[in-house]
Amino acid sequence: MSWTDERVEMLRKLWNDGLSASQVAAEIGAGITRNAVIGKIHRLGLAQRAKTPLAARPRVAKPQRPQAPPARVHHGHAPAVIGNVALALAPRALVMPDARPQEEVVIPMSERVTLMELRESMCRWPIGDPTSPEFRFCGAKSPGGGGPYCGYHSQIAYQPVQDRRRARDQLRSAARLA
DNA sequence: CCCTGATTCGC
DNA sequence: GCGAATCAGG
Repeated sequence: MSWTDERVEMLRKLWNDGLSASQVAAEIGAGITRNAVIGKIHRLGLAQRAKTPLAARPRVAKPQRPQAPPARVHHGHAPAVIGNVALALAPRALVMPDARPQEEVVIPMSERVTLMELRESMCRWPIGDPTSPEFRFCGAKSPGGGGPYCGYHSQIAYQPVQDRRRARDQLRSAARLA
């Protein structure tokens, strides 16, 4: 493994996009470590990032819980069920005609994680088409090292079927009144 | 304990 | 040039 032109180019791009050294390393893969990335960045004289887009950003308050849960957080994995749960969590937002999936807005792709970036402590909820290079995992911190999902996706994953059905029925009757 | 980038120094 | 080990910090 070495710093091919291709990898250097990737490094420049990702680093300037504001990804951290470990994120860049995971993205490049090929056995490139965080230290390798940092070392290379210094040798290339990129140590001072153009504007530190991610670092300067006000730490994006708790991305786990979107204000309006996405109607379809992902696709290919029982989207109908997820739709129901989202409705149960935030009926108003989703009943509104202009409500639409906010995945890209609420949690930037750069905060999702690839398989290589996935850690033991991270949420394993799949996002996107597993056969696509865009495929990511949620990656949010899962609580207390307990389950495989973050709080938000645990709700989705484990909410009993009855609860989903009840939530859906409540919504329907609410819509009928409106 | 999780993570960040910076630095050193043997290879 | 390379990057593991280490450091200092959040």
